[in-house]
Amino acid sequence: MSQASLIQDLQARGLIAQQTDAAALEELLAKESVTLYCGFDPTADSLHLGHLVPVLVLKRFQQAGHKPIALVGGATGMIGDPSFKATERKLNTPDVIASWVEKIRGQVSPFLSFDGDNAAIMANNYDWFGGMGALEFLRDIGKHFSVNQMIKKESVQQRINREDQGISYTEFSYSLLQGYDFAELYRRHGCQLQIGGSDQWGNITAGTDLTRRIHQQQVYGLTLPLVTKADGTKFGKTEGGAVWLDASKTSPYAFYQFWLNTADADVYKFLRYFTFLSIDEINAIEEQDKASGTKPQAQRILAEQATALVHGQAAVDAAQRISASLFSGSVTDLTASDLAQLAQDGMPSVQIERAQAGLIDALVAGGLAKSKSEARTFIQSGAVSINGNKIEALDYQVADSDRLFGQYSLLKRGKKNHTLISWI
RNA sequence: GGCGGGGUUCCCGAGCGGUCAAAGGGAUCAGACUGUAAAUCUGACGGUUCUGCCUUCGAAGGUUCGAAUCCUUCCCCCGCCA
Repeated sequence: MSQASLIQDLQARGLIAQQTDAAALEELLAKESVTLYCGFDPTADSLHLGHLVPVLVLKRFQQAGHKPIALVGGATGMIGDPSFKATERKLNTPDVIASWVEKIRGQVSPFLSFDGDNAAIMANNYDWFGGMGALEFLRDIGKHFSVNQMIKKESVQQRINREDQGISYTEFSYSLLQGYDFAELYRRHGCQLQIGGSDQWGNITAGTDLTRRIHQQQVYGLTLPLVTKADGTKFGKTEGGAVWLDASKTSPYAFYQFWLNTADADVYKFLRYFTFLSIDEINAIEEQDKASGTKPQAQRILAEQATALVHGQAAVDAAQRISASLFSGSVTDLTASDLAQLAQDGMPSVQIERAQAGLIDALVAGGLAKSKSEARTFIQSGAVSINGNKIEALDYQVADSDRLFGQYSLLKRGKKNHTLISWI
């Protein structure tokens, strides 16, 4: 509750990568309710896990009494941020971007409170860039930036130095837009702090510099660490690609499973990043796990907490019902209503006509194999089972004895991929 | 606009007239082991009606018995110089 502890808490969680003038910022945050912002560019129709850290940090600030602004980049999304990106990006059409802006706006708002003295604000930088002309931009904003300085930024060096890649003027200009956002949010809302991923450092300092030049006002930046995994692979990816916050793109069950599969080496860090459990609670979990000598509890706790934050407690319950059915106990113990509930809970499922009983086709139809030959490979390597019985015949036809209650078959590929088939 | 270098299967990258569905690495997937971990080992990794056939090496044509490899035109990317 006490505002003085916010920065300390963030530090203890490992959530601070860089800050401009740390001492002054800490003093400011302790003294008053500070308005801060974080930008989200519409680069897809949903946010993904990488965005979750800054979203939650906005929430942490709000809980500490500060006033968060979630800025959706209706304008910056049209340009594309080149920071640490290896290649120039394809531009999306204005229509598409506008629809993504709406989706992202809807995804961020549930995390924030829009009531009270420190009610959150949703902003869109298209509001101030949409009507701005090129001359205005060049004279009022561009004049404050030194190309010499911009070129030296680490975030664009990769693009400038690389043999086979360049950077367009469009993307090179990106940081001017983001820099102006900060100045404009200061002017409109008295915003004094911008947060973002550590890849945003260059853009954030562009904003603090510009605000100083335009408004003669000292404002602050704070970056969050990039989420990394101990094994060096990219965080937030699964077999199906990115883990999205949109339940229709990544089901709550898959979301829950993602967290449950966190490596031991990462799980306590992720508890600090992705939950609101206190540092003391997290340390206690870690100690218990170490002392127990058995399977750690941290993954389950992380999965419960993170899934509840994004999808709500009901989704956690459903995900746990599915998980319990699939990973502990036997499918054959389930009742007909249990099976119906699984489909209801959002377990991957598919309807197939009884006449189409070939196992290979069922694997493809159920999304467990991308092609028939992949399906064959899986069967041959012993990766496929129906209701828990391993099938090794390539030409296997699903029989009535494989249909629980005459209707359901649980198809499994590998250890963790299941599809419930209901025969029609 | 001039000169030079490139575009290869998810990514990087070899191939430079037949032995190429295309080396090697990464990523991914599966099997064993396990805790629905990690590490390790093994295997798969364009499609298919599968000892064959089909589609793929920026695009379209052409040369050839035969092309990712040669030629022509076009598109795109990069660097240097304007």
